Amino acid sequence: MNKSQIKTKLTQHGHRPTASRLEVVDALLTYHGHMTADDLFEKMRDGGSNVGRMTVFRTLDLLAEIGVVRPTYGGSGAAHFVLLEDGHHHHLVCMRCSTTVEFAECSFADELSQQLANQFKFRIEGHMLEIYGVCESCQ
Amino acid sequence: MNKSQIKTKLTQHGHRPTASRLEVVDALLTYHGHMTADDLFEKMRDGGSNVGRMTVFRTLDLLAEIGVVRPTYGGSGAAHFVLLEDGHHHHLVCMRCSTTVEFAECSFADELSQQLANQFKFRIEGHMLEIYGVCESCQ
DNA sequence: CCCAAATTGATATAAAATACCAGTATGGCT
DNA sequence: AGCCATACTGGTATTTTATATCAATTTGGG
Repeated sequence: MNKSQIKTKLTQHGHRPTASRLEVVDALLTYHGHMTADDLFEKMRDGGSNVGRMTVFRTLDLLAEIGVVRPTYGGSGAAHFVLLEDGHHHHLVCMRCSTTVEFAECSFADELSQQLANQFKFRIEGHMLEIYGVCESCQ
Repeated sequence: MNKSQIKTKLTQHGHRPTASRLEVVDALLTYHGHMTADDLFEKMRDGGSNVGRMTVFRTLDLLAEIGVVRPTYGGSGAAHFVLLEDGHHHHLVCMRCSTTVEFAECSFADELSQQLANQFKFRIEGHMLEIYGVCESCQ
C-alpha cells in the first residue's frame, strides 16, 4: 500500500487527506510501522515536522479505522502500529524479549474468509497472523 | 488449557503456582479472557479476592511469557488479554467498534510453522489470527 | 525447623491515552 | 472569487494505564 492508495482510501471514507495526515503517512511508510504513536511523533519532530502529537494519535486511529494500520501490544505499555500492506501482516514475535520479525508467507484461505463473513455477517478487510515463540538468543 | 495444565506449565518454567497466581488463573478461565488487567482485578475483588492489583498485572505478564495468554490492543488504551487455548486463538474484530467474536477454525499450517522455525531459529509455541472487518451493525 | 530466594501488595512514580477547546484550514456553495 | 458550515489541528490539562520501589510475607529445599 503506497501513499496515493492510502490517500484515496481516506477520501473514500469521507476523510480529508490533509497535509498533516499525509506527513504521518509518509513517516509510517519511511519507518515501516512497528512503532508507538509517540515514537512516530518524535521521529517526525526530529525530522523537522510541525505536526502535533494529538494529530499523530488521531491520524493513527483514523488509519486503523480504515484498515491501513493495526495497533498491537508489544508488552511495552504502549500500542505499536503495524502497516497492513495489502490488508494483511504476518510476524513472529518472541515471548520473552518481544523481538519481532516479519514474513510474507500466508496460509489464510479465501474460503475461511468467506465462511466467516457469512457466519458472522462481517465485511472482512484484512488480517494479522501473529506467531509466538522464543527467539534464538532467548532460548 | 485448564487450570492444572497451566499450573504444570508454571512449574516447568520455574515459577511457583502460588495461591494468588492460581486465583488469577481461575478468574481468567471463568471470564474467558478478553479483559484488561484492571477489569480482571476488579472482577476478582468484587468476587471477594484479596489479590492485589500488582499481582494481577505481574501474573498476566508471567502467563504471557509462558504462552498462556497474549495481550492484544483493543483500541481502549489498555491491553486486553486473550487466553491461548492449546496455544492458539482466532478472532474477528470490528475495525469500528472493536466488537470481537471468536472462532475455532484455523488455517495455520504445520509446514509454515516448520519453515518459519527453520528460517528464523525460533521455537514456535503458538499463534493468534486476528481478522479485521466491519461488523453487521457498523456497516 | 530454618534460611535464602521468590513472591506479594501498598504506595509512589512514570508513561500513555484521552478530553477539551480555541484557533485554523478546507471544500461546497452561490 | 468569497462566504460559511464543517472538518481538522495542536496546545494544555486530565485521566487512565503501567511500572518501579520496597518492606513484609510466603515458599520450598536442606
